[in-house]
Amino acid sequence: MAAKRTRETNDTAARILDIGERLVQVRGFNGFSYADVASELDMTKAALHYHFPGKAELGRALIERYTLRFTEALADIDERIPDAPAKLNAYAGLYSEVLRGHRMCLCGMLAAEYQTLPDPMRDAVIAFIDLNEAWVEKVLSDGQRAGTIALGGPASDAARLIVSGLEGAMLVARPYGDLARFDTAAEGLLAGFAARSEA
Amino acid sequence: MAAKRTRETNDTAARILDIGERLVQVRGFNGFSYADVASELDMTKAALHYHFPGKAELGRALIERYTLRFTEALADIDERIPDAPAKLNAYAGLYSEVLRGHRMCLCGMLAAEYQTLPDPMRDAVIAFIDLNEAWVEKVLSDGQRAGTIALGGPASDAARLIVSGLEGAMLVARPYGDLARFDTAAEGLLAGFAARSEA
DNA sequence: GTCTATAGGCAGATAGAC
DNA sequence: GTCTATCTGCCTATAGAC
Repeated sequence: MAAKRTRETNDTAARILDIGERLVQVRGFNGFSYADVASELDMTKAALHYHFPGKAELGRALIERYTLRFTEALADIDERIPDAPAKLNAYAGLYSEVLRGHRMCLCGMLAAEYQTLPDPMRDAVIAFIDLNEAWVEKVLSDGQRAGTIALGGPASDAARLIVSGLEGAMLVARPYGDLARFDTAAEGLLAGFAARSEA
Repeated sequence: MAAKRTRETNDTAARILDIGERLVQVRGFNGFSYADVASELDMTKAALHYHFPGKAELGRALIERYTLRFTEALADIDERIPDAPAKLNAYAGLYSEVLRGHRMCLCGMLAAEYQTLPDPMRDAVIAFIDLNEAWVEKVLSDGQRAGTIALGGPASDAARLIVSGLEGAMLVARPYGDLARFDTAAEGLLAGFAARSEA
């Protein structure tokens, strides 16, 4: 069953999602078509419709898989790293990796296109942001208790500032094709929450 | 001539730009069409092509007018407000006003769609961001000399953090339709640069 | 599961009358 | 300046054969 699951994961549906994900992150949901995906897979558009009946369903599946993968990455950080400031650095590192692939955060891109998205996709975008803010908020609260994080207000406000700040740093860095732009902004953003003993 | 200019300003080309601007800020450059603009003006698509030969030219004109208006707003802030922290608050207020109209910053939206834009539009987007960063950097430098701004690094890095932070705060606040989300994030972002005597 | 074929619509754009 | 008419091409999507 584990083997079966692995095989399925590498199957057509997953390959469609891989390509669709990249296209949305690079060109936006309104900037790619079934034809783009099909040509990369050397398949016809009709075959895609067998796996995902319409673009809206493909879009929703894209966000759900992305959210799942992000959730796993956050759990991995929680496992490996005890220190709150280091957790935040690792969190920013997730964004930096995405940018290294010349991609925008999937849900940051979709946030821009929000008004044109079908409802199921809208809900999934909101869920992704909520998830991120909740995780960062917990890291900040824990860090505050441990004395490694210093906050001047509610942890929820700080979490929102961090999430939106990282999204904005990606948004602006990408046109310049300049990774250092993102890294410097992320550093400056997170520095504001380090207790004095931290670097 | 002043009268003539005023009349021209309210003429068809300007009305096309008004509608196009709103459509790009709400739906994105890839999320609207000539047909959308034409129907709002009760005109035909063909008439639009008389004023702007193609969508790329319309897009470029959109950014250039937006940049010009922003430049004037920055000059106005410089005239009215001497204090650096107050200037930054007024700057954030410009973004807040845009968001109040349920719009994204024009160039923030276009930054997301950057990879799909024609070259002339790309250049204009970069010019807009450069302009903003340069203005904020000067405000920060002046404030630092006056003792009202405290920086832990280069003013240029801080300026980039502020511009991208405000863009990100807009990007994330819009799906929630929550103005307070933006205002709180902007406040938190700018608080990091106030000298201790400031609120 | 993937194909061919095609429907039906909308995109950006042009020609030419008025 | 604005219109009607039209072109070409791409879009999402479906039917039905294999």
